[in-house]
Amino acid sequence: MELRGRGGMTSLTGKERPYRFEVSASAAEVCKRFSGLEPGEESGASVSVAGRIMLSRPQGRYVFIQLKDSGGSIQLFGVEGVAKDLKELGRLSLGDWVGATGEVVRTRRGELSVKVTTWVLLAESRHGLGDKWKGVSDVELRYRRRELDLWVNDESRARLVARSAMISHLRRWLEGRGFIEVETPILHPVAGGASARPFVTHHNSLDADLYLRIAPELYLKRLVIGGFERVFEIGRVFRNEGISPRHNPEFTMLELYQAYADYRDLMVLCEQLVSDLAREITGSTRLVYGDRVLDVTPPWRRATMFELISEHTGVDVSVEMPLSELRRLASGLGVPVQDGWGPGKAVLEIYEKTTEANLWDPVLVCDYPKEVSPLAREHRSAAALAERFEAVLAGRELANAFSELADPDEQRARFESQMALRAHGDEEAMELDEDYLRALEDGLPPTAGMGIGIDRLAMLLLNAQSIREVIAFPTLRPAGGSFRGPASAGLAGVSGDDREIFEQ
RNA sequence: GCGCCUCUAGCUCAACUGGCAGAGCAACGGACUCUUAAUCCGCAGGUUCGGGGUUCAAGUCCCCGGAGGCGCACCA
Repeated sequence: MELRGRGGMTSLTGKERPYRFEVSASAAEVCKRFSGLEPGEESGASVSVAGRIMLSRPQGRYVFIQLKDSGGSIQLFGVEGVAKDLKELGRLSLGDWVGATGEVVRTRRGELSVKVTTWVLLAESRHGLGDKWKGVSDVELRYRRRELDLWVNDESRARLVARSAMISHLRRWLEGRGFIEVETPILHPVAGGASARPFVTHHNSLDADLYLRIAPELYLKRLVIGGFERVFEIGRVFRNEGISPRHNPEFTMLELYQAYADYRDLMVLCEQLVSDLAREITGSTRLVYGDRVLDVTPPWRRATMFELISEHTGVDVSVEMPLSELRRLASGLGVPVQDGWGPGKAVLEIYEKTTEANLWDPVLVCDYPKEVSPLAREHRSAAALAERFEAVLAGRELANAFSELADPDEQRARFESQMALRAHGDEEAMELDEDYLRALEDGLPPTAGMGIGIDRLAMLLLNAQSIREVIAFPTLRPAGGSFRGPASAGLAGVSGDDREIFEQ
């Protein structure tokens, strides 16, 4: 991108870049503390503020600058004879960072201001901030140069601030209920805990391929086996799949595990967690999402997958049906059933294609087929089902939870049938994890676990239609020229240890 | 991965059925003693996403490629 010429403009070139600036008050604090000041009145109090210049109006012997910091805006008021280097102050550019000290006054026209005595240029903006009225609205520019977007579009900044508050509350909420936060590996020798295709990476010294985790699930349950009765992790997981307004290849997942509990306990926990966060972040449990209202006030409806399919299609299905019968019903509903699918997968497919997207109000969809739930415990009253539920809000899955399968022999058998699916070309089927089986042999108490997509939750609470709006730097295709991958960085032909020389 | 749509100055956008690529803001030079998207005068700014084709003539029509948005598929 072309650099903006600075011409005769006040510049840092040839000057010493400041190492620090002592800020005595934020813009918001100044506004609050001096709100009672009358037009033309001078407070007698001196403050130092700092921020970015959003607007500048040099006018003869006066200079008016709108300075924005992380929480608000304040005007700098430069007056000839009072402000140091007034001419230079007026030549600062939109986007420059400046620190200024002076008396808090309200101008005759009523604008609360810092009447500058001294000031210092903290950093200069070589590219500017876009259109001063319309800012930057090009979606691609907003994501590729998010730092610019954050200055120019207040909603973008507000969303990320709210996301941070949401996660902060979430931590406190869980900690208040006896959960402790843990961190488990992101580099996995076996990508387990979910059905998804992983990213592959390589460790040079070990000369081993490793996977970026698709879920922290198995390690978290090993911590339960290790005696951590209530654990959670909030962390990034990676799935090598398509990108859409609801999918980012790396996303943030909450997983929690509670010993001595079953999936019914988590139903209560889930609806309380989401409704409490909604109240905390938006002030209400009646969310506005798009042009509709989503009422997350507990209790949420509980219904089995089979009841919901029946409601939405008028067709009664069951996992006990012969596969041929299920195929016939599925094709009647326009749902193709692939070879190699069992009845459970067929039922799940019918549910997902005909029913899930039509569920608006929160529903806890209960009792998934065991066949498609390889880590969930068999239902206590139906052998073909698992004690599993998903929380569906606004037609999308928000949470997935189950009573955990603790029997190592049963788990081995489930892994083996997954491996059989893999052998038949299902790349998302799970791999057998011997370390996990070995851990189960040391004894997992009755435990229930749940995963919640944090980005999806943020979308619901912050009324975002695209997942990218709640992620600071969403994954984009590398733009020509500005991206340097390993191959183009000149390291492609450099092997093993030699590479360290270049990367240090 | 497939389908539809979009891409013009730093930013936001114009340019009729193909007929000299423009404006506002930003930037640059200047004026201005309380501004609020200040105002005024002046100046400059382009590989119209890239490549090829049709045509006397292409921002505009056709083909190939790139990036983005939306939908589908996959998933959370």
